[in-house]
Amino acid sequence: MTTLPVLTRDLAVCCSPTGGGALDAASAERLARVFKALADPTRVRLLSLIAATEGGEACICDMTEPVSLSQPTVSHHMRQLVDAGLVTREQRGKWAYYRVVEAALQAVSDAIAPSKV
Amino acid sequence: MTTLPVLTRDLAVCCSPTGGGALDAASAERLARVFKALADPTRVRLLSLIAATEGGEACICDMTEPVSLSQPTVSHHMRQLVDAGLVTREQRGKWAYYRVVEAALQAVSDAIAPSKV
DNA sequence: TCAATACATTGAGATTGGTCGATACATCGA
DNA sequence: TCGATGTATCGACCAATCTCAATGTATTGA
Repeated sequence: MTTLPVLTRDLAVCCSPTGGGALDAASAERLARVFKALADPTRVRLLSLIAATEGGEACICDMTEPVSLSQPTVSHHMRQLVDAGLVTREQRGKWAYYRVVEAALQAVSDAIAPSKV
Repeated sequence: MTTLPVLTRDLAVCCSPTGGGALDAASAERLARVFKALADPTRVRLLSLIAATEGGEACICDMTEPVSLSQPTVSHHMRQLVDAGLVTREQRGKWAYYRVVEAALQAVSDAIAPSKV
């Protein structure tokens, strides 16, 4: 069988524009863009931090200390995650609250391994 | 065996406040390393190509044309995938056959979106 | 042994990416 | 309105990455 990363949701299209079930260039590009957002240990930690925070959301000020990086750097990383669609940003007063987009993570997960249905 | 960083219980909204359920630096580093291998559209396509190939394996010569890149470049990308543990390499005669490590993909998938319990 | 084939490695050039200090913007409290 | 606080953006620097041409290594067949 060797089913493979056939992608799901809006992360990639299904089936084969190019022969045989392999991904076309555009789909690979979209998938890689998300992986790129996850390809930095700091961002992985930030994502994990948010998810592990009570309430499921965190602001920049909550995250600079745990990762031991400057505020601009953390802000930069969060932007990457937002642009990739992995987290959402909500401004409330002076604070910007970030929240993990579970559906996005699920979509990536499904893209990597055949959905276990 | 060379299993991958399995930390399947994280990234989920689990129990404790910041510090309890979040990933430590080492785990994040290992995870990010695998994501980095997936963070290039060419490598995503190569991975997909192998998986979509009859028999589940492919050699370099089978892959240069589909991705329209030079042989050294494809070889370089395959090395990245091997180093990340996502594919295996087996030399048979003049050819090097690459094969997807399903368990590795599954581990990554689980790390992103842990199977709901 | 020689030539051809299949890959890997090296070195170079151009691009991208992570980081921080400085600074700009926005919000809140006084 | 003014100062303090939380974030975002800018500019710059260094490191990592992608790509290819050239070259090296190993295997096959004649």
